[in-house]
Amino acid sequence: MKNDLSKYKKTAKSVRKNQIRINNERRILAAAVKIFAGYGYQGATMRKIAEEAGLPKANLHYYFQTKEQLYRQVLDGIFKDWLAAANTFDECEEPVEALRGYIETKMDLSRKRPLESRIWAEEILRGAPLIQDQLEETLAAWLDTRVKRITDWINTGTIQALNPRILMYMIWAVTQHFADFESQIRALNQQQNLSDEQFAEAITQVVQTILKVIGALD
Amino acid sequence: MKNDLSKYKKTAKSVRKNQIRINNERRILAAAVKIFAGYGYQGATMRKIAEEAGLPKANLHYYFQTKEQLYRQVLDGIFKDWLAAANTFDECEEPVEALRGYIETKMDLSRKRPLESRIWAEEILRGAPLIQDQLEETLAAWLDTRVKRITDWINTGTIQALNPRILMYMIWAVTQHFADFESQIRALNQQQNLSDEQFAEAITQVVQTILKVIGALD
DNA sequence: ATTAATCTTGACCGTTCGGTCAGGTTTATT
DNA sequence: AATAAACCTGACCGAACGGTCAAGATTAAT
Repeated sequence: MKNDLSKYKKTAKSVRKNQIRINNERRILAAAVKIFAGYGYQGATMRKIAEEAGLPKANLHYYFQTKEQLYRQVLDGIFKDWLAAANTFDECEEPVEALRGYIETKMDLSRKRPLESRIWAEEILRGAPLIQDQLEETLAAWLDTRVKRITDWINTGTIQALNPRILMYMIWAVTQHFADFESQIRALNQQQNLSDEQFAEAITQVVQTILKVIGALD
Repeated sequence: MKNDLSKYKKTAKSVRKNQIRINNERRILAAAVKIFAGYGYQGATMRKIAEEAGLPKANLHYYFQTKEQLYRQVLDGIFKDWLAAANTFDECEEPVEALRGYIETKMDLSRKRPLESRIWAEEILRGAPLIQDQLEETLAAWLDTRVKRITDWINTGTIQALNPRILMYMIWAVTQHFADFESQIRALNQQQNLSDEQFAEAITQVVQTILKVIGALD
């Protein structure tokens, strides 16, 4: 029942990678996320990542040839998550529910996976040297499509007129702020991270703010 | 006419530092801002800063003993700018003009001094290792005072009820986004930085958004 | 004019970095 | 059981890092 490719020696590995490889790559990637988020690309060292993963440094280079390649794979994973979250924007026809759903998803992501958000932020901060192509192609295309949807809403009078791009920038800025500036928010909150209740209140207020500016709550 | 301190040998230098020192410190600090913003703390090297300043590396260590001390002085300068801008919040009694003025000042700062904003952002991203004390003391005190003002506005019915802290977080997030994520915005704007007109539109829309959520435009 | 203070700089140092590699071990295939 | 493929890792390498220093040049004070 195996497919024709079975005549090739490496098929079993290509289709279903060796479990050892799967496990170790996952361990290394998880450790890399922690270290890259905590120290930045330059501040992160292969030695620290190896320690976090519980593996000798040379072993990292067996699975990922260079530090940059490891970093690229981390970024790829983050970009996929980003796009997956982004698609919640399309799940609803109505602007109110589309925006509410998108904002809630982005806020959830900031709450549950702040490390990834911080790696992304640092990459952009440094001028996006490695992901500029993805920004200019995939992300720009995604944004264009959503800008068209918002423009339609404006033209049909469903929401108030405003610049759709700036609207999206504001949503990104605010939602990601809760991950990227977590240490500042903590310092301003009696050295405590936001509680679940405080974070829920933040979600509500961000949603309210965006819904008000599109004139949906008048 | 010189004051009594003239009897001390070093007075002239203490009061009015040697012009050579003033000039070189300024040159080095300006170069440091560029390099720290472009590469991050770890990615910045004393050699790069020296090249940017047009001085030999050893000369940097004559004026600033260590890389960390140089970085600290850069951060201090940024914090002072930040506080100066922050005080525009108090220039108006009315919430509408106070918030509008504050947002416009912060947006201006993002437009004219994006490098400083990015250095600040990276420091927070890394967990604010060097400025945590300032955040917990100076910044927290500043925020507490403004939260009280906003709370008064709410209690007197001047503005709608909302969480004042989250309001400030949103303002910081959005205004600083235009500096910190400049490279992302450029990639989404046909590889062009926002024009003056586009940036002016952004200011207007951000102001509108905040004024709407406090119920000032109903 | 002399002295003291400040400033300048090439050469150098110990450490740590990303990355390599040979040779051994384990796992999969036949 | 034998062979091959995949995996593991201590030891090592050249480069680049932050920082030092001695000795000379310039500027300021008397």
